Amino acid sequence: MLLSRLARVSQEVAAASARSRKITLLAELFRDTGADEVPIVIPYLAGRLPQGRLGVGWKALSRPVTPAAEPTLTVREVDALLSRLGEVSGPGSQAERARLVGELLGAATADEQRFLSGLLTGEVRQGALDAVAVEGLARATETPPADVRRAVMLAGSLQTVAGALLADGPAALERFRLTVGRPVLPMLAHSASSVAEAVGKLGACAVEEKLDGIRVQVHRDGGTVRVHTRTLDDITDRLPEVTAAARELPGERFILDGEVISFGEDGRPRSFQETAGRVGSRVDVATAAREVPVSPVFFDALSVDGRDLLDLPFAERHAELARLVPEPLRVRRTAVSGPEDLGAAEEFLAETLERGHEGVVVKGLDAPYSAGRRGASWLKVKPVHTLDLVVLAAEWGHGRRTGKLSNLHLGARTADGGFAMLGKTFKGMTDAMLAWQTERLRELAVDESGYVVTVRPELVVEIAYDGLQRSPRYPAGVTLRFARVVRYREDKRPEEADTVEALLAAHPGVRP
DNA sequence: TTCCGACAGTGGGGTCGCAAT
DNA sequence: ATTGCGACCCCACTATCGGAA
Repeated sequence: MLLSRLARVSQEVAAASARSRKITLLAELFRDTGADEVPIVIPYLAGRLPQGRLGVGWKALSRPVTPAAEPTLTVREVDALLSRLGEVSGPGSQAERARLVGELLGAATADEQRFLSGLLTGEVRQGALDAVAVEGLARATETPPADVRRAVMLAGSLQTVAGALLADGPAALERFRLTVGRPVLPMLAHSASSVAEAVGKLGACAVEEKLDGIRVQVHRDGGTVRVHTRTLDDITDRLPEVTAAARELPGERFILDGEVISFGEDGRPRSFQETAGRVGSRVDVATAAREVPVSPVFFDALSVDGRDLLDLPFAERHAELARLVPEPLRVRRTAVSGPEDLGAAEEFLAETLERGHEGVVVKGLDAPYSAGRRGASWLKVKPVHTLDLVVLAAEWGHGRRTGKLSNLHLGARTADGGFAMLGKTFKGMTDAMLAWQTERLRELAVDESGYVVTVRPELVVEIAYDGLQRSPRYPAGVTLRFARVVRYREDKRPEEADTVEALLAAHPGVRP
């Protein structure tokens, strides 16, 4: 198949607004795809590369290359070249990668270049990624979409399922069962604004502490232990403590879901930055493990001794977990019978925060494990802080925000009467707010020459955030975690905005 | 007919590791 | 030694479509 056909379909998919139309377009293309091209074409149209990431980003693609006049590239040729590109390493590798990228783009037409750039930078923007491609695949192979979806969750990969399905038909899905040693996409949580809201929705539930660390899925098959992240990357080698803990459990074959976190000598959790830095260290793991030891803390069991537990109610899965894992290695939790028992849930949240954790996750007791989905039966509740800050500048948006000032630079007042930038945010704005702020900020602009528009510091905005963290980048030495806009405060003058001093006082645990 | 679940999009900060400077 | 870049960790929120209620 020619790459030009893929690029054209991708453009048509982007132009279609109805999801059903997107699915039809994808299904038509998948029907015309040869069995050996399937593992390439399907991920490409789901916005991903079969090779994973390649070390080629926005920068490497920014140099313009004269496009080819006629489309000649086949998808197999593109795949072969990208595979070679992914294997380049060592000194001189950046130049060699740039050369290969140039070779690829030079053989592509302008339309193909656009498609390839989007693919390599992970910005396909056709309004159809994995989930829509799964629907298209299901239609092309006349397989129930739910069956395909489930197989993808269990395989942890779209292209594996696509290859099997197009080669052997719907019967091939039988092969994708929960298997110890093969990671499955983890279940995710929705947010709730309060424990009352969460308990109101779920009724009888468990309230569990939410640890601010790294999500892990731990597989043990006899003497072999593997540890995977939320995106199913294998991080076993970086976490010897987790491997050791899994080997000591009284079971030979299991899959557990949990969090890895580092506790200080006082028993309190270290900051997310410290835990993440430790888990990110790959070169000298022994030293990193001595300085910042981590512990696994489990909250779910997906498989125990060959039994697939995914479809069991959470209450039963947790009973299995409790049989296998001793209490210190499980997250703290409390059982709540329903809204009439709200006091117990709120007390548990307060205690959890007191112990230095992030918040709680409220979980319905009868829900199955919805692998790969953001199940409505897990609701996280975290405290939210707010500040009144001043807009110092704004950046022009991309994609559907093109032509709108989107990303705000936020400042707090300093002792000398100026403002210190605390970070940026593009979150929380409605389309109406985007339109309004574009107009208002242009009135306040002092420099509109670049992609950052600097403004007079006069507009006050209420910002919600999850906490303060140390920053090497911003002048106050701290930055806001997950800042988002709540509303504009035109009733407030910049002199009434919050100060850096007050912010630091509100977060005594964080120092610049 | 209205409501709501699932998805895609729009980017945020930090840290690590590698290659280039 | 320092800097720039890419990969992954963590993530909030809105708009939209289409099936459920």
